[in-house]
Amino acid sequence: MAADAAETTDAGGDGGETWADVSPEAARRLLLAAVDAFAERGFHATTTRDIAGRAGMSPAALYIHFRTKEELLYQISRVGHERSVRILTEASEVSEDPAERLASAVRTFVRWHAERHTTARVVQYELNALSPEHHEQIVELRRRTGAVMRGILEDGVAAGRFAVPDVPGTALALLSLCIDVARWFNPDGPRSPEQIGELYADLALRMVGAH
Amino acid sequence: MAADAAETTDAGGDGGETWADVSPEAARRLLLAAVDAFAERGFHATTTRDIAGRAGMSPAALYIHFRTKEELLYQISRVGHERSVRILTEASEVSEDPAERLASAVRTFVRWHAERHTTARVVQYELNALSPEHHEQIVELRRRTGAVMRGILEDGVAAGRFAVPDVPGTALALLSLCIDVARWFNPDGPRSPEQIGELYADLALRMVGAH
DNA sequence: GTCTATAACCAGATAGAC
DNA sequence: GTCTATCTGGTTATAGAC
Repeated sequence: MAADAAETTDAGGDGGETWADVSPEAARRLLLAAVDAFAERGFHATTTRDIAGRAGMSPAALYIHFRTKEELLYQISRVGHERSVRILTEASEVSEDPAERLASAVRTFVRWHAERHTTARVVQYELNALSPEHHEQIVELRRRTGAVMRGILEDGVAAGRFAVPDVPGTALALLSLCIDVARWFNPDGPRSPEQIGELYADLALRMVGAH
Repeated sequence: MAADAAETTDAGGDGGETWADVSPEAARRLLLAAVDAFAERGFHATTTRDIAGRAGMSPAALYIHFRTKEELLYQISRVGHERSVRILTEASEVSEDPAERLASAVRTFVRWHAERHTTARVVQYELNALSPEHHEQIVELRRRTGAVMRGILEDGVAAGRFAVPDVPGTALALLSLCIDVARWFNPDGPRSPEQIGELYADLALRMVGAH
C-alpha cells in the first residue's frame, strides 16, 4: 500500500507529519498546537490563548490564519477523517483473500488510532463541537468508512469464508472496537500499537467466523 | 447537599430512575438536567444557567445543592460508575458456566450503555473534566470493572472453555466494545438495545473462542 | 430554599501600531 | 505577519431580599 495521495506519507508517532504540507509554517504550528490542546482538554475547555501560546504566538496571530476556533477544529477533523478513510481503504486492498483484507484493515486502522491517538481523539470525539454545516460534511466521510468495512464483510460472506449473521451490525462493532482504541490508548502502557493491531486483527477474524 | 444515595433498582429508559432517591427533589432535578446538558454539549460547553434553567430554577439555586459545576459532574460520574460496576458484576454471577457468564455480562453491559446512553456518555466521556482527586476515585472504580471482566475470562480459560491467548488484552477489547456503544447509539436507529446486546454477546463468545 | 441583582473574572475576537 | 491593547459578552459564584 504505497501512500502517494495528496496528503503526504506518514511516519510513526504523533509528531505532526499529518500537517507537513500545510503552509505557511505558522498555520502548521497552530494546527499542531490545537491538536494537542483539544486532545488534552477538549475543544470547549481549550482557549485560543492556549493554542497561540503553544505555537509561540500571541492570541491575535491565530486569527490571521483561521477565522475562528471552530475553523481550526474543522480543518483537523476534515484532514483526519480523509486520512482515516484512505488508510482503511488502502489497507483493505492488499489482497483478494477476505481474511487477509479484514486482518490488514483492522491491524492498520488500530495502529493508526494508537500511534496517532492524540489526533484520533480529536477527530473521533470532538465532532459535536463542529458547526452544523461542517458536522454534516464530516458525517459524510464517516459513512464512507462504514461502507468500506461492510464491503469487506460482504465479500467474505459471498466467498463463503465468513459466517456473519448481521453484516452491518458486525461492521459497526468492528469499527467501534478500532475507534475506541484512541480513547484508552496510553503510550506508556504495556502494549505497543503494533501489538494491539495484531491482537485486534485476530479478534476481528474470530468475530466474523473466518475459516 | 446531595446525592449520598445508595443506588436504586432501575427500570428502562433514560428517564432518571438512577436518581430516584436523591433528595431534596430540587437536587434530583438538577442532576437530571445536568446529565442531559452534559451529554448534549459536553461539560465545558454547558453553562450553569442552562442546567438551572432546565431544572426550572434560577442560576443561583444550583449553588444551594452543589458547591460547583464540577461537583455536579462528580456525583453523576460516581453514581454512574458504581451502578456500572454493579451491573457488570451481577450479570456475571448468573451462572457457573463461563460462556453464560460472559454472554450475560456483555449483553447486560451493552444494554445499559444503549438504554442509558445519555448518562453513559457523560460517565464514560467526560472524565477528564473532573478534578484530580475526583478523577482518581473514578479511575479506581474503573479498575474494578476491568478486574470483573478479566475474572470471567480467566475462569473460562481455567475451565478449558475459552481459548484466549491474551486475557488482559481481550478483556480490554470486550469492555471497549461495550462502552463505545454509548458513543454511537441512537434510539431512532434500526437496532434496539436488546438486539445490540444479543449481537454483542454473540460476538464476545466468538472473540474468546468459546466451545 | 429560591429569587433578583451583581461582583469578579475570563473567554473569543478585533484594531491599529510596527 | 505579528504584536500589544482592548472591546464585548458570557462565565462561575456570591449577597441579600423574600
